[in-house]
Formats: sequence, structure tokens, C-alpha cells
Amino acid sequence: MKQTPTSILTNSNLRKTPIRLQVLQLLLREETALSSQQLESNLHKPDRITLYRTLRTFEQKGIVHQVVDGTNNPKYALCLNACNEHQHLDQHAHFHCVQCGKTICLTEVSQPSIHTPAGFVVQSSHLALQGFCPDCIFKGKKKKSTL
Amino acid sequence: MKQTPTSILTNSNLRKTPIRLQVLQLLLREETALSSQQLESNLHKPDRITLYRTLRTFEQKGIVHQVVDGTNNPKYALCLNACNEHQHLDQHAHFHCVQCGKTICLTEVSQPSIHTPAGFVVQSSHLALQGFCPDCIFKGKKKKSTL
DNA sequence: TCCTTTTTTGCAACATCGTTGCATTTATCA
DNA sequence: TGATAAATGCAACGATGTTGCAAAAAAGGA
Repeated sequence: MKQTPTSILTNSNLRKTPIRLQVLQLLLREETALSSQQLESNLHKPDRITLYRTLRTFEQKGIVHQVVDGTNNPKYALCLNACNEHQHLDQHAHFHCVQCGKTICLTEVSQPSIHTPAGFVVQSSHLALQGFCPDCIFKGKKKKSTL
Repeated sequence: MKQTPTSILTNSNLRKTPIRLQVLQLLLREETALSSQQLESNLHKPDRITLYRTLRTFEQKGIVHQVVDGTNNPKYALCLNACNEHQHLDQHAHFHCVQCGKTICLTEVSQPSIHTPAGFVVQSSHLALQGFCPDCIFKGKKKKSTL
């Protein structure tokens, strides 16, 4: 079924407040992972603290997860249906475009199977790719998107 | 040839100052990647600002590189000989132990070859693994190392 | 060894990012 | 519509990282 901001909040037993609805709307529209700063500058003058708390709440409820894109700047993306408040599954690679700054979930690229050295127990992994996204390859110097 | 703090600085035309020698000594001894905070708390009361500048200088000269370990907290590790002031090559995976907090370069695990979706041009990639390192698997609850 | 030059440091001040406590406001539901 | 539990907004704080500038230190030659 199609997800809407309202349905997502209802499913997680969270109240439908303006900032939560706006965050979800933005994450559903853009299909990229957004940092708290990117969210902040694209929402209707949200309170910074409330936004942090919103993201933490969403993370705890399995609505969003943090994305590792190699920039050391945490990004947030909507979880697929597989996530909930008990477990987070985010088993695909992420792509960070060095031109426009977008971070894109490559849902079709699964985590590679790794031959880990003896003695290491792997619980999770992140694969982050950097380069040029399709929008930026042939377009020459494009302004860095605010998204 | 074996690298020493002094030889590294000589090769990069950098002056041999106490803090630089200490940072290199620590990175050579520990074979893990260290954050600026980890470095700070393991050095001889260094000036915080000088430490940041030291790391930036080292990075520009190809002496250290930033490591992506999935914690969104930048770590620094010595470059292999392949790096210099013109290019950074760090084509191996990194392992972050959730128990002791160490970040270990898995030099024997190369970056996997990825079948990237059409339209994306990949320039670099980071593979970060999380789990338990050999030291922590059978030792039960161990205090988080300050390193 | 000492002197000069250039690099590096250390300090003050500042910017950004993120968190906590608490009173006020708001969403929800009876 | 009113009660109540949840969520917000504000003040204050801590950690992280940066810049400008004067003082100190390293390097190399006389």
C-alpha cells in the first residue's frame, strides 16, 4: 500500500504534528537521504531542537534510518517496510554525488558479501559510493543543490 | 623501508615538531584509525587547535587519510605508501568494533566491485563493517577502550 | 653557535551541531 | 468540549571544528 505522512504516523502511534508531517512529506517527495540541515532549510522555519527530536523519534520507531554516505554528515532516509521499532534493515548501498550533494539510496545494489578475516564477527555493513549522479554527468558545473 | 615519525616528516618537507612526532608515533604503534578526540586524550596535553591543524596538514600531504567507519565520526589512519599530496588511495574496507570502539583497517579486504545502476559514475567507495573484533568476541563485556 | 627566515604554535573568539530541563502548548480521545 | 498525555519552544549548555594574529620554535647558513 502507498505510504502517506498521515498513514506512517498512524501506524507508529505518533501524533500528527505539523513538523512531523512536513518532514515525512519531504522525505517521500525527494527520494534522497537528507541531513538535518537540509531538512531545516527546506521546511517552514522549523524549530531546530524539535527537528532533532523528530528525527530521533522517527529513528526509534523505525520510520527513518541514518544513512552512511561517506561524508561523515548523517543523512536520514525513509525506511523500507522491513524496518520497525525493533530492528533496522538497510541493506543497500548509498551514492553521494560530489557535484550536487545529493545522497541517493541504491536499493538495487545490495551489500556485497565479504570474506572477512578470521576472528571478526560482522553484524552490519555500509557501502558508500561517491561520484557523479545521472543528473550531473553531462550538465557541467551545476550549483550545489540545497537538497 | 620502515617508516618512522622522523622519516615521514622529512619526506613530506614538514618540520619535526613535538605534536607531529607524537601523532605519528601513536598512529604507527596502534594499527587502528583514531579520531581527533582519541588522539587528544592519548597525547601529552596537546593544544586542540594545533592537533586539528596537524591532521589537516597530514591529510593534505598524503600522510594520513580520513577513514569512514560508519560512526559519522571521522577517524584518521596512516596512508599506505601509495598516497601523496596529489592523490589519496584507500581501497580497503574498515571494521568498527561496537564493543571496544576500535576502528581497524582491513587491508586484505579490497573494495568489492559493484554493478552500479546506469547513469552513475563512481569515483571512490567506502566499505564499513560493524561488529565484534577478535579481541572482544570471547571476552564478554569489556570496557570501551580510550583508543 | 648564533642569527635570520619561515613555519608552526597557542590563544581568543567565533560558528556549527547536537542535547537536556522545563514550562507551555497542542493533539487526541472520551 | 474538556482532560490528559504528548509534543513543542526556549534557554542554557557541551562538544566539535575554524579563523586571525601575535609569539615561539625549527631549519639552515654565516
